[in-house]
Amino acid sequence: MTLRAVRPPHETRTRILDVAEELFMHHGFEATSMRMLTAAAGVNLAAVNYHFGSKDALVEAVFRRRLDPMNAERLAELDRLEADANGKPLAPQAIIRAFIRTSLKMVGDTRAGGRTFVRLLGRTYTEPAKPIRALIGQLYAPTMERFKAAFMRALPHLPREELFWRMHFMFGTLSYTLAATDTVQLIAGTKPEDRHDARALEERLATFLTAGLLAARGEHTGVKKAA
Amino acid sequence: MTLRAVRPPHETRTRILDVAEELFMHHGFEATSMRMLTAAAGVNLAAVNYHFGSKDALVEAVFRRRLDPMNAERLAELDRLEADANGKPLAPQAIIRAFIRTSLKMVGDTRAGGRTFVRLLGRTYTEPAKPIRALIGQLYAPTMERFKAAFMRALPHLPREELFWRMHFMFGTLSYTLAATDTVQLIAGTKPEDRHDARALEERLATFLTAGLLAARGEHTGVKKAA
DNA sequence: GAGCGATTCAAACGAACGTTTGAACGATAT
DNA sequence: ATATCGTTCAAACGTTCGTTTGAATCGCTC
Repeated sequence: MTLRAVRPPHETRTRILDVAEELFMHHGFEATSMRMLTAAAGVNLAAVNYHFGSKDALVEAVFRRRLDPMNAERLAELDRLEADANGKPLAPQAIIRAFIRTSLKMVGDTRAGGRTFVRLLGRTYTEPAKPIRALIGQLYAPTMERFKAAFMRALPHLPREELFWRMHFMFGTLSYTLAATDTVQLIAGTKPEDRHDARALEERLATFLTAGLLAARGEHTGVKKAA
Repeated sequence: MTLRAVRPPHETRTRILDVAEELFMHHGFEATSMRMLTAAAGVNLAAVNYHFGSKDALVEAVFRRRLDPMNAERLAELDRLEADANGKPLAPQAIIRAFIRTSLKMVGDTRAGGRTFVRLLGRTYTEPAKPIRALIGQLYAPTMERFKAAFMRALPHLPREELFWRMHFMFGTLSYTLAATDTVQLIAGTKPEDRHDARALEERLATFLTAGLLAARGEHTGVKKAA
């Protein structure tokens, strides 16, 4: 038996994906040129077109590589929760945690590129380019439907339309938190090292989101409290 | 007295700003070329460089035109609330509404370009380009400090670090809601016409954000509720 | 109506973009 | 060793980018 697979079979491919993730995160898709990308990866300029076909196809590959396993993990966790519940509806916060934990786990993971990716992902929900948004929407659709169903079972008395909006808000909070870390620091005060602590961040986010999701309408209206 | 100012003195400037707002929103900054911009505005290709100096300066002008009055309006509303309160701390939701109302008012405003701008603004918080982020941060800083102070007075018992995070979350929810409307529609179900109703959106957001801001730590932990 | 500053215009600038090409290379199987 | 297949390489392709140029045009004052 000769020494096979000592040199990784897809080393160039992988290196391109890693560098693309990093550069897309820091400069965006358009501002990242093939020349700076291939130079940073230490591969030939033509390598991207050879391995992926085009720059757009590379963008898609960058997302698929991580998003497919991420969604699978989320759904697996939801499956586990529902199996344990024996047909009973789940606690809302348990559903929330199942959703956010996968993302937050990657935030703390400074070694692998997961942290870079999840921040890239957070920003991409507001990406202007249509094909990218369509891709993200398509990759997320099945997961979203499952979580929507879980929330509807957990909160049968919340009007559906209100639930959809609150899911929208929750998703927005998560996305922004992922994307904006280390970028805009509009509210000064949060300690940088804190931002990488996935466990603490999950607690903060779960508390905030659960309260928002379960909010009673008209509560704390707070107008005309003065004097 | 001859007829003066019948032809607006800065018509070209204004038309460029309006079209830029629109195109930046739909295609992003990089993907919007000077040629498509000037063609859509019906002005000469060189007009942007003549009136603004460069494309980057145009981007800055687009933000300054609307963001300065927006922040002034927010601060004025906060001033009014604090004057009415006679030195007493404000109700948290009143502060929240003072902040979000200015943005939401523009969402409903389909006639003027305000709606376009506020969506552009929402997306720009996660913009990769450093100079743009720096500009936004700089334009927002004084407003943010004022609102931070108001929240600290309203919630003296909430640890400051927790408050900063919750402000971060609230800001994220608002940004995402502004930006993602009409873009990614991950959670199906929200009626399109509803998304333009500023009044209803303010109610939904204020309810959600207030609950999140006032959430008790460890509430609704929701783990191990099953069986 | 001549003169003038502000604005518009068509044309061109060099640089950078994504992609393609065809030859060279390396390992494997015949 | 020779042929083969997947991969890498330097070079060039045509296009589009943001910006600049210098002449033409406009509205105004003297």
